[in-house]
Amino acid sequence: MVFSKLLCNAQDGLQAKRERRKEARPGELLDAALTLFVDKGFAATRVEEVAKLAGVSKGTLFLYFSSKEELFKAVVRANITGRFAEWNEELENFEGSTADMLRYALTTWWQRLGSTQASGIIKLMMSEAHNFPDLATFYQQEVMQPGNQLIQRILQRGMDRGEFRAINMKYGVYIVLTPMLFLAMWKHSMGAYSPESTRLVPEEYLATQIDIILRGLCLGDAPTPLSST
Amino acid sequence: MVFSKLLCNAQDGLQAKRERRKEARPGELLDAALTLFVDKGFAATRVEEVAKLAGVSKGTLFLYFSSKEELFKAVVRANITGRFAEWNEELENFEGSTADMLRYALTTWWQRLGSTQASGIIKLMMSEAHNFPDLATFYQQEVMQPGNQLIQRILQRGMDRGEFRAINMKYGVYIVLTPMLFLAMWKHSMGAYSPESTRLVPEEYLATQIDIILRGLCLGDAPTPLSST
DNA sequence: TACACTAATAACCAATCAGTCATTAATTTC
DNA sequence: GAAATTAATGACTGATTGGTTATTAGTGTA
Repeated sequence: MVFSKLLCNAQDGLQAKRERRKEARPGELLDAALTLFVDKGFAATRVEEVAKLAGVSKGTLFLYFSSKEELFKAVVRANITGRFAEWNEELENFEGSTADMLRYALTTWWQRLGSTQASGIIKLMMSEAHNFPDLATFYQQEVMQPGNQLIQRILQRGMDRGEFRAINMKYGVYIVLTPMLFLAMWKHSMGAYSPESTRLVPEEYLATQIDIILRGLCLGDAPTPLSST
Repeated sequence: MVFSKLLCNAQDGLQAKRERRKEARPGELLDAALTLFVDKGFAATRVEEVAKLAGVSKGTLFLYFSSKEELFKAVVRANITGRFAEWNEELENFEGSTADMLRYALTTWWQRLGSTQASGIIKLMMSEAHNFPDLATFYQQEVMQPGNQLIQRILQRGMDRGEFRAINMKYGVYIVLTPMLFLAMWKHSMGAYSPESTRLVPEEYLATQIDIILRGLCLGDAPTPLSST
């Protein structure tokens, strides 16, 4: 089609010739996919849109990723998996109270993942897990499992050092996990539709949650619940 | 088509004639839609499946609901809105400590909504809010707003009676809201893919969360956080 | 029994979209 | 600078599905 070529040139002002950039394509496609998946969800995102946003044709996308689902997996790998190594090590060398360690873990989680587009992936997985079981399994292995271990290590340290009271480890992990996942979900869903009076500021929300969690976990004279029916 | 009619009769053993039941159809369609939307999500649910599950043809569905989106709205209206009146009143008359009141509110929430199909709607709204802004606004007004007020009333009572320490009301509401929404989400998403060792039992999860929350909220000698960097 | 009314049907339409493949053209090699 | 290589394209396919409509058949009435 001569016309589309002309049109394209007209839009771009110049150039727009077929560039061969084997190295750069995957990364650009991944970025485009992340943006669109986060914005529209997995099912609602059209492969062709992703290609277009990355500046290539749909055919080119399938040259680099064998299917839409593989594309999604690659997005998860690029944006979440692999951050754990660094993070793990960082916490391994942490010196200071475990309360501070937990604060540090949660605030850095927010800075590095929660506040970025990556949190959209978390929301996405929660939304689409049921419809894409193999994606869910993949995510479970690549993200949830290492994440769980990381949290568990913090809690264990707290108990070992006599800073935290003994708690059931399984549900202890959920105590920490819950506000993180909630925040990621909320931010990308109902959060945008809250009226001003109830609109949450992520940093303040997290601070409140951390405060409650630490009051609940730390040793010391726990306030006696007024009843325990 | 004579053949399809015969086939149909053969399957049903008998009957399967065109029944005219103008009154019953909407309710049956709503039930079917709830089931399928919760199971497969909004986009992945086929209108024809809903019709089939309700025992009518696709054309009949569009006789009662003008579009798939209207059908979804109707499902939300039928299943969540309107439960608040009863609940509100119940808590209005609650006698006992506010800690017990909070426990009661959360456990009855689980029994009446969380453990039923209705929790699927919550998950659904979180999943689809971004793609259906007017549904999100609707949900915000009809569900989130009354829900917030209900929680707020409990917290206020606790503070008024000197049972809870003074906290910022906005984030206080989120403290209670977070585990509820998390549970509804988790149950319908990644929860199904957790390995046995980390699989959550809803009642135990809730109990743990309530315990942490109450330790954090109640007055008394709060454990001094080991640091507050 | 005949007629009017309308609930219900199912074939049909138009649009959508993941994935394919024959063709084109940028780049490298000799 | 010609041939070989392969990155990139975009028209096409086949399957799917939301929504429409002409037709069919229950149901109530006289």
